[in-house]
Amino acid sequence: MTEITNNRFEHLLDLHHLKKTGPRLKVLAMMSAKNTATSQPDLEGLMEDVDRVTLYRILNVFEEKGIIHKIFDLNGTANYAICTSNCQEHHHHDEHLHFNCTVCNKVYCLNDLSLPAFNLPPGFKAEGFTLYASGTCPQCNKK
Amino acid sequence: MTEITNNRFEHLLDLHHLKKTGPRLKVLAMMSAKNTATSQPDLEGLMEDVDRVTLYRILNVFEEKGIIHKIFDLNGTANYAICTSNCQEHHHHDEHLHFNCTVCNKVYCLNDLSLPAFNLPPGFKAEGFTLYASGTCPQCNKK
DNA sequence: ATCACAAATGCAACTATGATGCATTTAATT
DNA sequence: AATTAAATGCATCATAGTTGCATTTGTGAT
Ligand SMILES: [Mn+2]
Ligand SMILES: [Mn+2]
Ligand SMILES: [Zn+2]
Ligand SMILES: [Zn+2]
Repeated sequence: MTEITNNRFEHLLDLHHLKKTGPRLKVLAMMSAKNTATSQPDLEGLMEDVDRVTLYRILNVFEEKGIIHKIFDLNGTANYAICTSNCQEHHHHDEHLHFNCTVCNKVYCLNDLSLPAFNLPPGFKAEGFTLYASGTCPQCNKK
Repeated sequence: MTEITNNRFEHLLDLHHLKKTGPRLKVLAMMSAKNTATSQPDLEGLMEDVDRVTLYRILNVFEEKGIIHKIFDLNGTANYAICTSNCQEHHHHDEHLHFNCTVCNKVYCLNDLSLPAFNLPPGFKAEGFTLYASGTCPQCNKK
């Protein structure tokens, strides 16, 4: 991780009036080092020295602020990824495809894929969408 | 619940070589009595006299057999609904829209809504899809 | 630099969901 | 009615997530 990257995270915390602390920067570093979402259990393993409760609180506040978004995988496990759409406090719009590999269980945020339009039955008013797909990912297809 | 409905459930269990037991028929009765999915906690409440573990095992075997499918709501809580597409053992295709109301938290299976087509990035091979939408449901919009 | 204080962390305890092993009961078949 | 595999119940455990409270720390003002 570069200086610049680290500064970017510090700036991000500043923006949201959050104190720049070790645990928070580490969460951002861990998550941004991967091209897939990170599961809560994995994250807990990576944050060895940090208390479990602290991690939960960091994840909650990051989600509230629109820094990260939560995705439940096929097993119902919480996964987290940094938001690329410019989400706001209490107003996410991560309306991209989430691909869950049935082999390695990784969750991919396919941000570039635009969701096709569709209509809801009368009476329903939609605010947010997510398209989930499951199958095998490029890595697992190679082998 | 009518005789005929009850017979339908008994037939369903027969089809999948499952014994026709009280707890199983009750789960089917409870779930089919509603026009929305049923959360595990709600179901546990409704099945007062039945052991928690038995309920989990019933839900698991029903899902395996393709009798019901599982939907995680916005809070990560498991919800269950009877399959209307003719799903097979270990081969579901409940590829419809799941609408999660942010007010009452109900999960609606909008079976009739066909999913629009879309393409995946190269390397990904999809097997199943689900479109999730969140917002306010007809009931909650009236009030 | 020091101070003051709100914010963040750590620790203990607790709740809820879900799984597993094993003894007991029961549905289905003979 | 007897047999047996399947299903249930009970005890126990594991993991995810929450809450209250004491302690520490980042930050902004002196
Ligand atoms: Mn995403
Ligand atoms: Mn459904
Ligand atoms: Zn994979
Ligand atoms: Zn509603």
